[in-house]
Amino acid sequence: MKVEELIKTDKPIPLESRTIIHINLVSNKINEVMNQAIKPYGISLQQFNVLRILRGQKGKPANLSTVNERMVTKMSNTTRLIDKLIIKGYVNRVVCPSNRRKIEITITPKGETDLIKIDKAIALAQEEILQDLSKQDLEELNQLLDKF
Amino acid sequence: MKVEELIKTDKPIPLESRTIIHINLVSNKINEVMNQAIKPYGISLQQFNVLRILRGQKGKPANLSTVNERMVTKMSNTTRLIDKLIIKGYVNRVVCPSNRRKIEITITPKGETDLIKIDKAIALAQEEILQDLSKQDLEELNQLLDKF
DNA sequence: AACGTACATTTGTATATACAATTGTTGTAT
DNA sequence: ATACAACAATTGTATATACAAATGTACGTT
Repeated sequence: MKVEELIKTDKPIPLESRTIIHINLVSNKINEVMNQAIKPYGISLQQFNVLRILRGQKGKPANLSTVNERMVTKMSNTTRLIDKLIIKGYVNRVVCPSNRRKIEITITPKGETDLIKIDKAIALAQEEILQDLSKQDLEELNQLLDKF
Repeated sequence: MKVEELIKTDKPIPLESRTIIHINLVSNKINEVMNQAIKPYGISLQQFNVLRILRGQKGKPANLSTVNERMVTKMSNTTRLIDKLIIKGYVNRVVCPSNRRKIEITITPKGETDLIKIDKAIALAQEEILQDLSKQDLEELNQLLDKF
């Protein structure tokens, strides 16, 4: 990914700005590829992320704030995100009996089944995205990213 | 930036997924810090980006598609982004006399003046974001990001 | 029991973005 | 000159996101 080509500039960019732009470009590309990969399933990356979180609960229901704090991209409105998943039949929402302020969200069997397919699409997208990076590249990259 | 902490998970994440999540987390953080930095100026990062592109034209007007292809985050609707900048008095838009399909966009003196202030806010934000990375870290990171 | 505060979610509203369809313009071939 | 395809920007519509305000619930204090 050549920064200067992508933003069509001829003048040199300071290393600091270039790094930040670079990260953004890569992040945008990743999101684009992943979004395209799951588009056939009528689901957004955020929604997919929530489904994975719910599956990780292994039957134990999660409440809204739990889901929210586990999301990669925290969003201000998890309620409406869950609404979409309910409409698709992927999750259930019930009021928590022990504390009626909370709600309990669980993934449905349909959600689990479809999630397996979507997982595969995401896995393929990831492979595509990372095809030019060796295991060592990934290790190094993770170490550098830890510094942010 | 500790991935596992941020998404509150206890189980190990495969290196590949972890890398992709990591980049997203860092990118989100960067955008958040930068957006907060320029919020006092009532401008979004996208709008700021466009202003910088126009300044880089050095008086030469740019048309919409030129602006769009130079943007870090390409968006589907540059027209309405420019609308916002016109309302703020930061840019002018005139129909190109030699080709009336095109429009010519230029930055106004007010745009240039305010842009200098915003530049400083962004520079500070960048410093904050990159404070723990050495010059060599940045070089290495850029090289790794080139592989995407 | 009544009150105030903190909590968890939902709703309202403005803005942003994605994507498709439309409008207006230009250049080319007939 | 006319028709047609390509181009450049705009508009329409649906969806997504940010942020603030509102709703309903629980709990501690008096």
